[in-house]
Amino acid sequence: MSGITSLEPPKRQSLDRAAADSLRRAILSGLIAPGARLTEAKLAEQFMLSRGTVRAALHRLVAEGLVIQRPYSGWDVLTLTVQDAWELSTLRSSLEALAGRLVAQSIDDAGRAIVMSAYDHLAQAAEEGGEVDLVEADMALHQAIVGLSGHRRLREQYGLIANQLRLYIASSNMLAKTTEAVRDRHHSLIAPLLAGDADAAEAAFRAHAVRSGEEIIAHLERAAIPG
Amino acid sequence: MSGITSLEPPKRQSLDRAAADSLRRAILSGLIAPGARLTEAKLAEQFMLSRGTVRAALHRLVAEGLVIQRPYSGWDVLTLTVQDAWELSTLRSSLEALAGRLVAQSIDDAGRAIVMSAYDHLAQAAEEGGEVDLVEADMALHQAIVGLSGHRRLREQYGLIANQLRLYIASSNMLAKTTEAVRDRHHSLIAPLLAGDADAAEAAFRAHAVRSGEEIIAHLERAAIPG
DNA sequence: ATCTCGTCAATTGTTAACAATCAACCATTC
DNA sequence: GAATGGTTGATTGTTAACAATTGACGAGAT
Repeated sequence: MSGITSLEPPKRQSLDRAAADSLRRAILSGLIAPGARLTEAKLAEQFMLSRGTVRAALHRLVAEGLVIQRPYSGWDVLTLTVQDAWELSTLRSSLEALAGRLVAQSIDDAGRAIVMSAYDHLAQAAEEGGEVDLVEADMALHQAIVGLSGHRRLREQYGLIANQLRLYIASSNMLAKTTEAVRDRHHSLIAPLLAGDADAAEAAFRAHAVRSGEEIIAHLERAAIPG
Repeated sequence: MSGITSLEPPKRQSLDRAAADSLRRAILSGLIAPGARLTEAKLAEQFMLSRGTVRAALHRLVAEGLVIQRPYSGWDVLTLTVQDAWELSTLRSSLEALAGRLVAQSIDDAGRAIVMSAYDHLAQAAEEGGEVDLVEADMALHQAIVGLSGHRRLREQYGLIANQLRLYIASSNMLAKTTEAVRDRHHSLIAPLLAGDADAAEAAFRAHAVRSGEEIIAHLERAAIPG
């Protein structure tokens, strides 16, 4: 009985975790809009859970930065201001630069295979997929690289920040410039990574995130002064 | 009725927040040791609160990274491994580098006054204070600088990481090399900041955090192979 | 007309009881 | 003697009822 490699345990997840997952999906997919008010009783009814459990789930999302708690008043889905976008972008830039350096320093063939596979998905999505697929592939590539850093806190922090930025991307429709540009950018991003050049990788990731941030902020400022 | 400048509102804080604050102090001061097991019932009795409220407080500390939740099993105070120390140090380095750059870019006379005041406290603690005072002043200086960045998420993230590192400093007794060295290091740290040299400040903060991290890791590895 | 103040509905904060789960222990079996 | 399986006590997970707080609304005074 030793041949079993990966036998997933049945998902025994606490209900508040499950509720948090469900809510997170709804928020990130845009089903629940930024700024929306969440009330415990309503959610409890929809999830067929008690308020206490829903409350625990909401606390989780507060910790993730997706929901804001206002004492005795309610729970709101995060709405991103220009300041928020700036904060998230600068943080993301620093974290990705660190990840780029770490991964470039330690990458091996297995790591290279993971990066290349994620990049191939991105290239494929750029060819034939829709805009949503491209965004998914984009995020997946970045997540894969950050995951290769072997840095748990970096991975988690990056995930939270990426989610908050995604919240904005989902609510606005700032999707995709030309798909080729996205592909090319990422190609030059992973090149120093695969080559193991730490300094170049760090610089490339920092620049990539900064540029992405500038685009988001520009979009926000354009939206902030509507016609 | 306009002369009132700072009249603190009566502390209307939810009980779970208050409980979390109390627990956090106990953990950071070393009163509760790393690795200690926390049980809801016991804490509820000590705080004279219900388990539900204690539970909410524990969830907060989990979000802060000071406590680990093991489903159906219990709550443990974080114990730092060498891996943890490496993760925290590398993250701290990146965040401080970002803070150094931002503050150097935007510092004004008011900001300079804050930094210099914090540095004076540090220098004074180095002269006459005890080791604990010096650590406090050290952290206060860094917190003050990060606060000047005007970056809420950066400040919060930095605070969490600093707390976790502090947990280690409190539990081990790796306090203070020569106090003069601490003072001198910080002097050369804030010099480019006050001068407004963003590149130099970023580099100085990164180097400072890296060195600090190396010391912690060295200490941990020494302790990991005990006599 | 506007400002003040009390009232009330809606919502979160808190508690205590009940259910599910885990980890250790011990008898039992092979 | 080691592995198995049930039992039990301790602990967390979940629920529903009760308390406290908020914000809006309107009556009444100025």
